[in-house]
Amino acid sequence: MSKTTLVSLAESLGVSRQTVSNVINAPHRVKPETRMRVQHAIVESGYRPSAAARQLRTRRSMNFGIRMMPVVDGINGSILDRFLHALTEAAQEEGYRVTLFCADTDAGEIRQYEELLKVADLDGFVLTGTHHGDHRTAWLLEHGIPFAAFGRPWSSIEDPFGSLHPWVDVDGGAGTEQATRTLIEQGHTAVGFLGWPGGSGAGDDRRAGWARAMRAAKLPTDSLDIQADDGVPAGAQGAEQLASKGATAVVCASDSLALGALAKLRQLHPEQASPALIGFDDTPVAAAVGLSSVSQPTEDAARHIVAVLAHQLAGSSSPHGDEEPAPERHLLLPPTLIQRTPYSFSSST
Amino acid sequence: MSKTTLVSLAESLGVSRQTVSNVINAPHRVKPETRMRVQHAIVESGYRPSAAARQLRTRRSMNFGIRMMPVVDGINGSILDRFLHALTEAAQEEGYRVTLFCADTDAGEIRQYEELLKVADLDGFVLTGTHHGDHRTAWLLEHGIPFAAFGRPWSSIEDPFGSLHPWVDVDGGAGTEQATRTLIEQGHTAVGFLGWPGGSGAGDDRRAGWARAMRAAKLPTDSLDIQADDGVPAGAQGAEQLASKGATAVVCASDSLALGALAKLRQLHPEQASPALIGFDDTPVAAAVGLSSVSQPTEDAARHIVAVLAHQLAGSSSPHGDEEPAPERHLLLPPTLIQRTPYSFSSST
DNA sequence: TTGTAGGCGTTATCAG
DNA sequence: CTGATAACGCCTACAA
Repeated sequence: MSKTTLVSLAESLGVSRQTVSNVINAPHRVKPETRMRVQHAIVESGYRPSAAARQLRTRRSMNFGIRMMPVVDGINGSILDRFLHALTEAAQEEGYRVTLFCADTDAGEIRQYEELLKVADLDGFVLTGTHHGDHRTAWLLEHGIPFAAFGRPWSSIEDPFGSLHPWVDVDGGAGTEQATRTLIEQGHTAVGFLGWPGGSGAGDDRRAGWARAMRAAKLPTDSLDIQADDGVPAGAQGAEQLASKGATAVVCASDSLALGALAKLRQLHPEQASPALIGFDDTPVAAAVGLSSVSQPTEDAARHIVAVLAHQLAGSSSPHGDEEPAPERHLLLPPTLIQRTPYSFSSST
Repeated sequence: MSKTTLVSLAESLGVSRQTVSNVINAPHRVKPETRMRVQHAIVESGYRPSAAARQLRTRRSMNFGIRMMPVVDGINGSILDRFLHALTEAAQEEGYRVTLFCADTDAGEIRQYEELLKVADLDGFVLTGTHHGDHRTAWLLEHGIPFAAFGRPWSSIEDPFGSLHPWVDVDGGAGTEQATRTLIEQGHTAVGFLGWPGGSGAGDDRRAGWARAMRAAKLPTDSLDIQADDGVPAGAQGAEQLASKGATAVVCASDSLALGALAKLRQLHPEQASPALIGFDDTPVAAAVGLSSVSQPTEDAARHIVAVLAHQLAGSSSPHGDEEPAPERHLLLPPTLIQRTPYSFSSST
């Protein structure tokens, strides 16, 4: 019982291999009767076309590449899990496979593009963590390689005409804005922002959302804006500064910062069980300690990225087709504010 | 400037394509002089052999498959990130690529094996989360598919002769044993264990380590062994029970449980800043809240898995070879106890 | 509607 | 030590 191939199948059916191929790739050109017969034989035999042979002929691998970023902060990195899972799942459903690769730098990533395109004929790439002056998008555009980014183009350098390539992103600013508004509605008038130093696209975006909400409520923002490198200790320190400036509530650019802030605020105000504090990313940590957080629709983003990429690839090969409605090439998804109260640990038996 | 191939390269050098192929796959059979010349031309032109063509011919894809488990508990799942990264990196260094796939169940995973073997000629698989009566290992063994598992075979059902397949695992029992011993050395005589219900290989293993340490110190274990489903709330509840039984320190089977326990113990004993508590897995959460935890050498495990798998695959194709020393087929790695003190948040300026 | 011919880039086999 | 020839499994023409 060796492996079934197009030929072996055709022989055993008394048709030409071409007919079998047509049944698979262009069913409409085969007489219904024989089509049925062949299709039946296909499932019967468990036949599956060889990707290698197909790839050799068509120069398409039905394969996406995505880079594993070096693990930096496990807290924020852990949303990648969900993203990757959703991405793989969606790709699988569209008939694509996902190939992983590693690179330490963006330049290394570009080198991997070259390599993978040459040896594995990858059909496209999924980018994450786009930033100002991203060379990767420029390179891919320049070489005409299909790709989609999780993260919008943050500057006009790599994308002078705006939105040259498909991307999906989460509207971080809307998230912090909503978070801030919520705190204001709860009666806070001095809501501080604890974010990263300026220059990072996502960070500035989140800061802007906070500022918008404050302005809308005609509240002052002076000295309520703290810049800190990401991390728990920095969060604690930042929270202390904010407290000393009179802030009674804090919106953070990450759960790491928020976690530090949480501990510090509890220390400063042991009397109040749940400090007015909102993190970002809704990482498992936030859920674990009962921290409110802005949740990114990671899975939706992943699915849409696959949809865009797949559509792009399908479109270029089947020129006739207006079958599927084109998915948005640029999509800004709204995040969700997850409100929690820190665990009370009521002594339930 | 179209893509360089074996032929185009051979032509431009005035040799046969076979010679070029030999330079790549069997350098020793080519006269040093021409070999050098060809090698030079190869780097010069940036030529890379086509994986598809190679795969078609050799039936090997230089590709591993690994399943993305459905995301359950982000806390414990986040170590997967590190594992995956290390795995990909190691594979890349050995010339392999990593293909991701999804499955909701073990049966689904097996179905994917079949599919991926047929269409993509995957050379082998990496398994994670092995458990009692694992059908996956049985299937792979039965079909002679190369694979290596992160996790030992937990019962003799799927591996009646013991260790039929390569695996790498972390000695969880040694971890909890060390953790327990450490707490005993700190003066505790009633160290409780907060673990999962019996039946899971890893869980029982961790419990056994705690019991060993207690016995070795001639301390009683009665009513100090709590079984709780994984999760933060369950951890808090379990810690309460343990406290009521007189436990003064707790070793946990996971960071999730430990996190719940931490909060509960702090609530019960506000006076002591850092409860005697040790978690398991050293997840980012543990690091974030300053929780001591048993750390698994995930990266080492991943690297070794690749080494074993690659060796196995190379061995079967180059029968002459005693080049590389064979990596251990079964490896039990010792974990490390990471000792932390919960953040004090000293008001440093 | 179906069949035939050729080739995608490689490696294996077997002559020179 | 080198080169010609024949696959590997599939798809895209084109011919019947």
